[in-house]
Amino acid sequence: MRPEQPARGPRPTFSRAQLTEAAIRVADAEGLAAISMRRLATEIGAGTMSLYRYVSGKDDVIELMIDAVVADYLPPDLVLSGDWRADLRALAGRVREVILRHPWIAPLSGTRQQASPNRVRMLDTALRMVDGLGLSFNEMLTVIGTVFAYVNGFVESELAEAEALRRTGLDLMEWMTLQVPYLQSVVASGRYPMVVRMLTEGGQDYVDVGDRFAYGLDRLLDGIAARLPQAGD
Amino acid sequence: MRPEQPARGPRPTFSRAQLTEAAIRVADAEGLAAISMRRLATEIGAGTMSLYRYVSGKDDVIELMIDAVVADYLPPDLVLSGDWRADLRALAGRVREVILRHPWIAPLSGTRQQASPNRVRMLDTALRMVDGLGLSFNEMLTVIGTVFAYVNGFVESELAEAEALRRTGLDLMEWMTLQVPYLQSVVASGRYPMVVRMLTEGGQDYVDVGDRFAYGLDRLLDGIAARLPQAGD
DNA sequence: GCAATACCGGGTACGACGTACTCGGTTATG
DNA sequence: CATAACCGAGTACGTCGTACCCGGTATTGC
Repeated sequence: MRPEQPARGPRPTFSRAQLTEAAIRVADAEGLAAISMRRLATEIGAGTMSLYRYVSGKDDVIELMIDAVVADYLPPDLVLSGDWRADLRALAGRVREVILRHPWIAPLSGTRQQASPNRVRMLDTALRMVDGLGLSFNEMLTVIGTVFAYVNGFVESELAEAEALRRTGLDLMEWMTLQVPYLQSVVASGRYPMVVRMLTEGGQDYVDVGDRFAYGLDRLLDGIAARLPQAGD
Repeated sequence: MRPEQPARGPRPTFSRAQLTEAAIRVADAEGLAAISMRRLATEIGAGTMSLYRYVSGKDDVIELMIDAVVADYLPPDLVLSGDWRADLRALAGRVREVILRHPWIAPLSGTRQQASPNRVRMLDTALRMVDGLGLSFNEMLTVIGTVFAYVNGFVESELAEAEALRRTGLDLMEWMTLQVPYLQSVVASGRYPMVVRMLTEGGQDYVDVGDRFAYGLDRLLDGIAARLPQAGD
């Protein structure tokens, strides 16, 4: 909403969109911690303080980044099929994919859901998917909130290991080797038989993470469907 | 594991536990951003650099804080009833309560699930709840992961508004007033009919947030129960 | 045409941060 | 009783967000 032309004075050299793009690019590649006003400034070829002509501060940048990614939650060619389950399932999968492409958003997306243009758009679309099922409006809100709470929570833990590697700068092998002594003590203590089973037989019969995501989502949708007004009860 | 007595030299004046307690106290009252090494040092009456005798750095402090809160996820008097649904449901509710008491952990708990003593304990207990249901071990892991993904995701969004208030230092009235102009433009645009309904009829027939949590959790457990081996299918 | 006005880019500087390095004091060991 | 191991903590460096300020530039009103 800011980047309209100024009434007077020189034309702006930069733009909020340009800043947002640079911020997302840096965060995707190097994590949220790599974002600093100085870094963003050099990234777009500006002086540090010039950024403050476009944003009110770093928090504002974060908000712009979130809104830009949330915009991507909705596929550009989305059409409602009329099958609420299929529609919600597809949207949930899309949201997961987008978050995986922008891992830094996982801890932000839950904690900072300020009203913003694309969040409003997203919410409106999601609510439309569960309209006409005989639910009260607040029930509709609850259903949408529940589904995306699951999506967020799942993808966050899905990212946990990868983020730990990025934070520490270790590769997977080094990291696992580092945990070995502690896990050995866990096994040796004899107090955690289930965890021991996890360490010993966890490898075989491996379940793909995408399948695990789908499993939880489908069970959640099962449960919701079973309580829908037309489903009896 | 550190705070054993040193073989030689003077007795340590402080302890990891003391540091952890102070850190949690500060974060509970003022948020994660209030945590700094200098602040923690003055909080326990130490010089800043003395803390590095007990932790390897700030990241280590965060890890200690997380583990201490995770310890609380398990009620001290927990006994398994044999009813997996009731047990999981109770544990989920307990976890929610603990997170609400330590809001700063919400964005950390998902992204940083490093193996730590109390996380291992928690995982072992949760797995024991779903043992003997005819699930393969990896299916058990999936079920547990799913349930707590939901719990984390839900509580995170539950905390979003409260955290926004704390971050900005505004009270609820000021914050809502601040959003009014933007939301008016949303309504005026006419493109988001569902959001308009939310704003107009969202107030009536209000659903308690605890009930919303229970709704999603119960639907998820419904869906899981329906696919259990003994349930046919 | 020309002063006033509103906006631009960005330099300087301050306080807070994490922590590497270092040193003097203290306690158990051989 | 010298030595080794460990303690508390001061100093200092690089990085951070950003308040304040200034000189330049394009538009406005006379």
